[in-house]
Amino acid sequence: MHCGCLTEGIPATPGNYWISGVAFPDWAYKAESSPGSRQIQLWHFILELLQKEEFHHVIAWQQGEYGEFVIKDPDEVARLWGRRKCKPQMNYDKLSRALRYYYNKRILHKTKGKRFTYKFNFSKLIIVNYPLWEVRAPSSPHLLLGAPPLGRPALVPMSVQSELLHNMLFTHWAMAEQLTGQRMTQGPPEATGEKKGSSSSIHRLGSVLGPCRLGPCCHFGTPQGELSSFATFSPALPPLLPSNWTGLSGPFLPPLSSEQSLPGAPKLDTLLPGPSFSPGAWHFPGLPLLAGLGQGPGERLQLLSFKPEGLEVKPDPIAGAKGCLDPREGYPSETHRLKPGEENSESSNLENLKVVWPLDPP
DNA sequence: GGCGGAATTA
DNA sequence: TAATTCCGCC
Repeated sequence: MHCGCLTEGIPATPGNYWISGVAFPDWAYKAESSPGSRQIQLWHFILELLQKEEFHHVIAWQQGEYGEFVIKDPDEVARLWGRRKCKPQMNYDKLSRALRYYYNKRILHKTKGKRFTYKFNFSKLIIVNYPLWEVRAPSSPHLLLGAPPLGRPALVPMSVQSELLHNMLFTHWAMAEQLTGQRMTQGPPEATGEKKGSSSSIHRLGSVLGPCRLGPCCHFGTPQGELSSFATFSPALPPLLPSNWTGLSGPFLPPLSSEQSLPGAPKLDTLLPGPSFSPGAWHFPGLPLLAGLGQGPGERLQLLSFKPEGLEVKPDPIAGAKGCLDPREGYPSETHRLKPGEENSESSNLENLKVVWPLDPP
């Protein structure tokens, strides 16, 4: 760990990064956000390289393809990776083996037919880094990807948002199932279709939830910069949905009329009709679903939006601070507003549940 | 080049 | 756990 290599390489830069039109939030470039390990992970390193203009001759985003990148100089990338990891014997063969391990994890996949070309699975990365963010969604209709804080552009391509939404829905479902002990006969659309990998959403989540990475103890509490980083991507921050936010779309978020939907993107709003939605919510397929959460008669949504208060009120004591479960530590959470003796039934019922996140390590 | 199994490492 | 290393196969 203490080999000089670690400090070499890619300096961090503040702010958001717009890379070929795709902006990654700050956390994506922070080594600490690399889940599952204290050491930087390869996918993270790749992002770092992609972020840096000086490395564009060795690796760069593929224009026109969200999340797709090309390793222009495999040997050089391998060398850089080897240097970072203090593995002078690193080569592309080995590096690519590591990349291939990401296939199963659904972090990455290969673009067939294109040499040295891979593609990130954004939603997986997001879920991995923010497994909890949508837990609060029901009470915070603004917790939407498409609802960037003021002055912040939407960061994710629409297609990605749609995919992400699916992931979120699945996560909701998984959590609800776990915490209610109910066996839903059917999960959300994608849940059943997945083979062993379905894994992914649930189990992968668990694999990264263990060590608290989201709370204040995990970089998001302070300093402000970190918070703003979080705000960059996570919609789970104070209500900041500007009335005109639909006009904030970045270059990859061309305005859509309310009737438009993405080709190939399931119209979740039709699957799960809700009440009237905020105009902005119509921006992306599926968003109305979340936008409508807790907003009225869209009760069919409640199943998916089930919010176990216990999760927030009674985090694993071992995990320490409650904040560990609350990436927004520092902001008044609804949990805190609960007066003593005012515990709701949900949390009471969960008291003996030994709050086990769907994915908590044993 | 790309894939994935297997053993190993930190 | 996330690689690293090696290797046979296509």
